[in-house]
Amino acid sequence: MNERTPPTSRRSRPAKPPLSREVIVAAALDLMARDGFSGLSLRRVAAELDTGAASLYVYVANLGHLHRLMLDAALGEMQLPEDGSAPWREAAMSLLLAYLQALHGRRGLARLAMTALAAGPGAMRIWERLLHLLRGAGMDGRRAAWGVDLLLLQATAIAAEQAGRDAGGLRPESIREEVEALPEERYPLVRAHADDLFSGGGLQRAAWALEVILDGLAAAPGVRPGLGETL
Amino acid sequence: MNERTPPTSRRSRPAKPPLSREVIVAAALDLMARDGFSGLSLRRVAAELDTGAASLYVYVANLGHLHRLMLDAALGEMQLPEDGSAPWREAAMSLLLAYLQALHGRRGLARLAMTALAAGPGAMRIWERLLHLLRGAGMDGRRAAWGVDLLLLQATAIAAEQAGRDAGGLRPESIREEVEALPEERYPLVRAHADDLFSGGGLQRAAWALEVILDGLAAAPGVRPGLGETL
DNA sequence: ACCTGAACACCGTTCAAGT
DNA sequence: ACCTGAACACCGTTCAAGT
Repeated sequence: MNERTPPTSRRSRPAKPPLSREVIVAAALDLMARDGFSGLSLRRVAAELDTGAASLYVYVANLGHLHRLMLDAALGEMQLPEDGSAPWREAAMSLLLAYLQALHGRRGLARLAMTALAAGPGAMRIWERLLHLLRGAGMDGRRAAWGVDLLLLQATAIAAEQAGRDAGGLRPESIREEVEALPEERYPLVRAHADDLFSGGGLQRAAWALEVILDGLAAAPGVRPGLGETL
Repeated sequence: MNERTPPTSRRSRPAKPPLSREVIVAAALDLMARDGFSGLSLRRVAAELDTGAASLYVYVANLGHLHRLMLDAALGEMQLPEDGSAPWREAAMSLLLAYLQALHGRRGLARLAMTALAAGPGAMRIWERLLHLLRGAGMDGRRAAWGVDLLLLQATAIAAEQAGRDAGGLRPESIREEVEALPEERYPLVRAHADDLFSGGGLQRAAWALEVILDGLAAAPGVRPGLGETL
């Protein structure tokens, strides 16, 4: 924290970097990390860069485009777990958990991932890796491709839901109160399972859900029997 | 306002219904059906009711609250499939497909369902029904409760993703073009599976995903080694 | 080619003033 | 208690004018 204050070096921190797509995306990601998804706007990104919102349109088509660029850039920074010799299921789980943690690691990113759709190199290397694992498990092309989509969408939706609850100003207790205000005669099971419905921390629930999906993907056609020696 | 000589029965069609939570929610749902989620705003709902946005705050805490009320009301109108004597899996699938079709049936609803979180009677009767089916299949309380959450979240996410693509002004081809512009050496599997990744209509993909999750839920828990037991 | 200020057409929310 | 107009503090996007 406390370093000897160096003579102000302008070299390490240019006063006003020239605009570029990269600079804009980086500033937008910084802003979102600070103020959340709802604090992100073209005008504020521009202000961060000491310019007006109109200037950004040279590099970015519109807000949605910036969202997609931000998501792909953030995913590109994510570190993929070692591609070791673990069985496909463990490898898939650690990749998915890393993805989940990346979404949780930067404020606003989970919601961005549910809103925007990234198809650039940052997102696609995750697809490539997961596709490799599911094909290696013996699934055919369609099952592997749709499986990757299913797994990543589920991870994204879980992260977004949890982030939305936190950011939405909706206290978790108030949801529970609403459920418990329902007439017990008409909703006996919901009432009886309230504890289970609201139990489980974020990552625990997410890991459970992903395991169930992997169970489903492994269970039906396409899996070579005897691969897992787990049965 | 006009008390003398009513030419027709004003009882059947009041010119300006008095404000109430129900009237506001109905007007909001109508507006969204017409102009989509992005066309929905408190100001426009108020204009629809011949008043100002400030007037709505007597009945609704804020925009997020209105979203939740809208979602619950829309789900409450949804017709659940007959509670016949079908096996639990078929019954669950037809319930989930009905939910999916409800989300697709009203413009903007899918995105609303991913954004808002409904815990009122309209949403809870779906939870109640699904909970009943999964418990009937022999799952314990936690597995059934988390399973319902998983299934409904997946259905919602699929619907929202598809709706978002349509509404976001993002042509599906342009995503594919972006994927196919990636260097083949680094993303060979993504490129090789492009057809599979983009294949399948909305309901087909959704039904496949839900079947996979049901497979996973139906599979005996604990067959996998390691990871699962740390919960 | 890039950047800008100003304008356009919107937002959610609050509040004092009315009834 | 309910309703309202006006105000506040914002938006994304366009465009003519500058460099």
